[in-house]
Amino acid sequence: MKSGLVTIKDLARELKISASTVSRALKNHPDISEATKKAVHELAEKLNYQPNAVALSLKQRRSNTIGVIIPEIVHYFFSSVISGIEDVAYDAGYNVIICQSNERYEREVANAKTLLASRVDGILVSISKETEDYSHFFNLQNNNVPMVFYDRIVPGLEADQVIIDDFDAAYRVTRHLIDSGRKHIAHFAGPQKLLIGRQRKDGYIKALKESGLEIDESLIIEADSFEKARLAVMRLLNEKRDFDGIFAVNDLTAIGAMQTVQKKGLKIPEEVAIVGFSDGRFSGITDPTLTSVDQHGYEMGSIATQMLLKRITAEDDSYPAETRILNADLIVRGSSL
Amino acid sequence: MKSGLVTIKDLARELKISASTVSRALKNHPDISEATKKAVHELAEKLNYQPNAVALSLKQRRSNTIGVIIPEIVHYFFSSVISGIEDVAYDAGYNVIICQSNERYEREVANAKTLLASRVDGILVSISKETEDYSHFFNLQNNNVPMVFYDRIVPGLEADQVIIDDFDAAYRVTRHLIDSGRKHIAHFAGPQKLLIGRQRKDGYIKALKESGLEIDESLIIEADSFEKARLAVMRLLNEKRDFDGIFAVNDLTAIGAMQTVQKKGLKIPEEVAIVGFSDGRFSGITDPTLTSVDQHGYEMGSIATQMLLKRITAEDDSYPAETRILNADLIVRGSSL
DNA sequence: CCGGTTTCTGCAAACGATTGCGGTGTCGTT
DNA sequence: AACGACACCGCAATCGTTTGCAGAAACCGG
Repeated sequence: MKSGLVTIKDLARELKISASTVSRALKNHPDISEATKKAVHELAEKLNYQPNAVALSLKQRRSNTIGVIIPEIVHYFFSSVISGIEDVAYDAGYNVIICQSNERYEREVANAKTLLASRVDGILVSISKETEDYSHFFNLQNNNVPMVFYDRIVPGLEADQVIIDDFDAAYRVTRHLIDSGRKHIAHFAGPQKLLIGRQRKDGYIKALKESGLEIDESLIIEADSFEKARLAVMRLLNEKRDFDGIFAVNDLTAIGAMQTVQKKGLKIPEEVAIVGFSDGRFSGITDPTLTSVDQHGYEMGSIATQMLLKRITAEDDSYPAETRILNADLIVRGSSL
Repeated sequence: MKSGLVTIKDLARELKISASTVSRALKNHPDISEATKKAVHELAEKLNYQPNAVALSLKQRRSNTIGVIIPEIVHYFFSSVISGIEDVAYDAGYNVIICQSNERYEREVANAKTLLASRVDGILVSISKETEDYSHFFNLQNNNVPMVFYDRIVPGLEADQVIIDDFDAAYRVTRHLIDSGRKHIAHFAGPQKLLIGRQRKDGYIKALKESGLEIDESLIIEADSFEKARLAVMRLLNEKRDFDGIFAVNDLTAIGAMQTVQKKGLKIPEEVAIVGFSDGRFSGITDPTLTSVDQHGYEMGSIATQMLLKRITAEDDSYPAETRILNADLIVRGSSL
């Protein structure tokens, strides 16, 4: 801000009264006479006075700003989370500072630091794929910064969190495949060091076990991208492995699998059923349309923000950490009918 | 911020020296003895001192923060713009406050107001679809807030801006189709009340005219969604119209067209070539892959931010407004080979 | 006419950090 | 012995706003 913006002192000088009077007049304090109030309000209007939020933040020791640490904005899921965050924050009169970790640990640490320096009133976090050391979050916690983790949480950190029930969703996906008659279901899994990756795999395994199907470890392949899915499918086919279903850890992976399967002349869903995860913009436009799991990103963002605001505004914010587990909806489409 | 965070005064008290000395010691001012510096740095480290950015902002009258007004985050294009903004800002040590107008005028005005109150050092804006009154931007300009408009600009406002050349891109798309031998090219157009809708159509028309091809008005159909594209293709086929190419105003429309064309047994690209616009995540995953126009959202965001930072840091920021017109790249893929 | 309200306004400190200026103490030099 | 140079540090003001407290003026009742 160059300067030039009119301050309370400018109003005071102009009206030949004190800054304190102007301040009180602006907020209609009963101590101030109607005449003064009127004069102040009129001048403020005329000079287009805008209270300096920075000064206010300093004085009140709260910034009316919340910080967000997000792995990568350019994902349908994460951008819808942001959208939910922003909407709730806006309604509550809070600003939102976005920090993107780009899935990098170093940058996440830097983000935590700048948000602390900015004295945000609270922070929403989803950790990066790289992160294994959590001391920057413990540090924030020690400084009593209200924090809510969404989607990707820190194991062993006592903090508010909102996640979806990945285990259950994966379980339901797999049951759905089993119920429709598939017996050899492959799982294209995410990184097992991320909780989410493990839970989805575990849900898959539970469903198989429950149905008395054998767990074929060689049908569980770590593949979480379009390209890796293509390779994985190729390998399965080359090895002449028997499979009639694929549960992929995300939609892009599912689509990669889908195309390769089709290219090899197999029919979807007749010969191979395919299910993705985290229903994005893609699922409706593939051919056939893709069965997937709606992660409700917007809802997650808005709930996380509500939880954060609750903790920020609580007189006593030492109440126990809350965990909200959202239901992920299985959306059955053409690829698994 | 509840409190608890250690301040320079805490350090001073602990070491029984003055706050000024601590401040200078922290930034290695030559006036301070090595012994004192060491003591201060060590205590700061130990107590995990973090400078209060709010106090600094007030003192320096600059917040090291830039504001962003964006129509809707949940779009591949806009989220990649944000990503570009965030990356450049991060490297320059700036924070980013995101405000979403949700395509609503009222909210955009409120956004402008809070960003002004927050005393951001500059603002990046893409206007909402609703906005027709621009006084909130003129207001910002009167207050000397550096501003850069990206993608959706304000006509008649002398300000920095970065846009892409829609007309030229559409022209090149159409030329590409013509050069590959198509003679009856349909255009699935966007709403003609939006500038980009008109420009894309005009580019299409120019290319046709230039090549001596006739303009068949009945091949220009207002269709800018997946579903509308399906209907449009159906209609063309039912009417047994002759067409060997489709230029769609965006990718989703192109994909809708693609699927319908394929479903009717026509080969892509042999019998019908298809081109989309604003290369999103989709284009690489369709089958065949979709020729499209890369709008370079990330680049637009990063360039806009660079322009903004330039104006913010300029000693004299009264240099004339700049307009950067980015080339949109035609990415030729399988659907038009 | 005096004491006591009531009504309105201003002083000054505070939030956390920076910085010009002045002050103190220790040397060395002549 | 005296004086200047130098190294080191603190005072106080400042950024814009809020707020407890005190003070001034006006009014009322007796």
